[in-house]
Amino acid sequence: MKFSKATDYALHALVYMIHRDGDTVKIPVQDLSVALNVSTTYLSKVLTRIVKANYITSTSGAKGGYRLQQNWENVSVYDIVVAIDGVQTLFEDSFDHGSECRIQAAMMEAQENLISTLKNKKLKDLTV
Amino acid sequence: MKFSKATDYALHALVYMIHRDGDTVKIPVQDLSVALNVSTTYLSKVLTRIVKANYITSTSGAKGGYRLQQNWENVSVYDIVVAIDGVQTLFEDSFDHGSECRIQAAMMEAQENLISTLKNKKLKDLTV
DNA sequence: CCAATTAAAGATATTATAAGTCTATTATAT
DNA sequence: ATATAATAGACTTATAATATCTTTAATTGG
Repeated sequence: MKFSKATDYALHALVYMIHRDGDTVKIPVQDLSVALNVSTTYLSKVLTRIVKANYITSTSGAKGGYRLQQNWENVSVYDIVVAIDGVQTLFEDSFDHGSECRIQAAMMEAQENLISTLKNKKLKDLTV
Repeated sequence: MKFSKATDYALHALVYMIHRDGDTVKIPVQDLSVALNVSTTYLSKVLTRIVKANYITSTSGAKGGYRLQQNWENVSVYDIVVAIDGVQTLFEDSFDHGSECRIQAAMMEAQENLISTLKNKKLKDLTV
């Protein structure tokens, strides 16, 4: 019952990018790793997933780096969680009691609540 | 971002006990482990934590077993989660950005929502 | 008291996953 | 060409969850 550190890193990296006008300027992972005090290799591995999910773009080579997509304001915290950890299930029932299992139903309901809370949190809300 | 299997086992064991009038009858772990198809040793290890948290009682020896406390109807799913896994934090910020960190604040809010949902789910709701 | 039964405790093993490193490769600007 | 920067893949390390095994303590009934 925990989010990954990788998600934490990603969110902090994104917020840092936003503060540095990362939608118009490319920011190399080097800068981010200094700011967050996380190794460049690991952080770049994390950010690659955000690139794959299309919330940022990357350009290799000199003067390269990561840049926020134009629509970043609408990206939710949940989007980032999914980009990093995949679609997570908070609760996986070890038993197969079918759809009428009330334990499973209760946990699913809690899970849906959590997800909708995280969907309503946009990156923009993290920076204002 | 997951609950433990142990919590799942505990919830299923409790629901089984409720269905078997476990507040008046003692049920040995042997019965539970057959019903859930989980090893007796592991299940008893899990249930011991529920005993320590005082939601069930146990008596050793012949004719012993586990029995629900009288107030079982008011025990919440969250109580069981805490009894098994301890007070969990869904999100532990790797950084020390202080209380004004909006990422942390957002995650905490989501976490509080989740917890209150689980506090509102009582064992009774799982059995009706 | 004795034998059978049952939970608890402690040590240990197993597995799974996250976290992190290292090296090589590919892409880009000057 | 050279320096810079992201990506990919193999690999290691760390950590926690899951599970087993064995011993000990408690309880019942004869």
